[in-house]
Amino acid sequence: MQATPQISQNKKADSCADCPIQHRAVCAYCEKTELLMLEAMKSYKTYNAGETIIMAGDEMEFVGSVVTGVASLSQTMEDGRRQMVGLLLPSDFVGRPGREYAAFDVEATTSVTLCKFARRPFEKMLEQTPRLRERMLEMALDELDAAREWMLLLGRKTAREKISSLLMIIAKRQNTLVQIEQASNLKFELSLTREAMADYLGLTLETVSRQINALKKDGVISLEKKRHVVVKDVNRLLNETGDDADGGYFT
Amino acid sequence: MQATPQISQNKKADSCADCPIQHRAVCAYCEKTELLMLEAMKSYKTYNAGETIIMAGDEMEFVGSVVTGVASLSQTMEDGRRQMVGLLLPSDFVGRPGREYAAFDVEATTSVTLCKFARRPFEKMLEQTPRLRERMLEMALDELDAAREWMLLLGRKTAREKISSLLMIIAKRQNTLVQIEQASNLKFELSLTREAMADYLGLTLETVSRQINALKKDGVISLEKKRHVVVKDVNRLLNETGDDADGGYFT
DNA sequence: CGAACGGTTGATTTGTATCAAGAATCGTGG
DNA sequence: CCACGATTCTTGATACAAATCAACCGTTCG
Repeated sequence: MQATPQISQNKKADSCADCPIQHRAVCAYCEKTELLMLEAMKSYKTYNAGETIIMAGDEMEFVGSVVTGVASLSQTMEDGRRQMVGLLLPSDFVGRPGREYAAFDVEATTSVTLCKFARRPFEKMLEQTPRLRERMLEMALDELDAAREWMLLLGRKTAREKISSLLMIIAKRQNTLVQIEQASNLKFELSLTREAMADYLGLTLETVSRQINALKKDGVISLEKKRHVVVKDVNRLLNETGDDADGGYFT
Repeated sequence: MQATPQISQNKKADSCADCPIQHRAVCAYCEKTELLMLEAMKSYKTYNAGETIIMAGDEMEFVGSVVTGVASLSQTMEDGRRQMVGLLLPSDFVGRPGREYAAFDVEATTSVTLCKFARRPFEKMLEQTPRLRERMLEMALDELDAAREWMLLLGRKTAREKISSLLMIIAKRQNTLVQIEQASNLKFELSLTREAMADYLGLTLETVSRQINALKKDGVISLEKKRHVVVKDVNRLLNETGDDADGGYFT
């Protein structure tokens, strides 16, 4: 939680043509001329793991897209109880256009590179660019669906189901569908600490630890290096999530 | 859960000019000519309390707005565990444009009147009408915020805090801000059963009953007729929610 | 009237939090 | 490269909030 040794880096932006998230980010539907406008107003910044990107209540000077890394969106109560309300992966959007003050904390979970746009110019362009708004709407609706899935998890799932669901979600996002469906041996890097998982799942970190080790003991997963998970049997893990059939994981 | 005696009613639509939700619904920003197009494709339907409006997995033939009444959006697990993921009040939108099959159950909590649009024509108009898309985006972002607030509630709040939060939310929506801020005696109709509240809050109905009666015993609220709540001291209730200061209730 | 529904209340169980200690891992500087 | 302190993670004992199981009450309505 202390000041990190390295300093987060500002960088002149690369061309949108080389952007790794160009097909999934807010700008996905933009035409060349529109991309040129965005290029003129964008800049990259890299944050170190653990660094705070935005604090709730801060004035929102920028919005942007996650280019690489994992960031988290969370809320904290006065007495310190914390709940993560979003996991921001590459191509996810940060910030709400039209909002002056941040409603949630945004933190870099791993090292994170953002493609930032000054808020005002971006808002103005959003007004004038149907393609941008269209993608924005799509993304907002997708996030809303994800949030609602998460509400079921938080409200009704057991600790073991919560952990299993989280593992499936991360596995799904880090591997292609094909790999998941065939593979009976699926590996991935778990870039969250036990505490971050607890904040996401509405549990304590002790419970997270116990449940992960229970899944390991039961042969559903195995661990290499604490944060590196090997799923021995994907269908077994899927059953543990409490979701029916494919639980939408393969849709 | 059985067929209700009365039959839900289809009705030729009223003019948009007389619509009680015209300033808050998806169509809020539409111009006269656009409203005329919507008028041509809309129809009203009234559902009885308890009736299912849409079942998860159904083909979505329509989208629409809640005109009067309260509906709920919820998810059910195979073993019957249920979680409400949205409370639909007048002006709220039902359905996701671009989606063919419903992802959630929609049920009438009270008697509900919907202003329905056939999905395809509506989607087509959405593509061609920036004002409609703009309002849609705003509403989706607002819902996303609400969903994230709810995630904090589900993941981290105690039963008592959950109940208090729900009461505040309903009080806030059924009364004007002015009334809330001044009034030291705030009344409202609680249109949810204990079971529906439990589904919303991620609790059992017994816990809901106990906590409501605890708040009553502690003099925070009093009850007339089980579903009619009188808040004796709004600030007292606000403190019980666990949210800081005004908790965004007055913003 | 009697069944069905919504609500209350009590006794008991249980899953997860809390408190506490220690082990493993990581990063840093000597 | 090793030693250190600091994180991160594990594991155990205990406490507690809410779930579960169960009985009962009041309304409503056919």
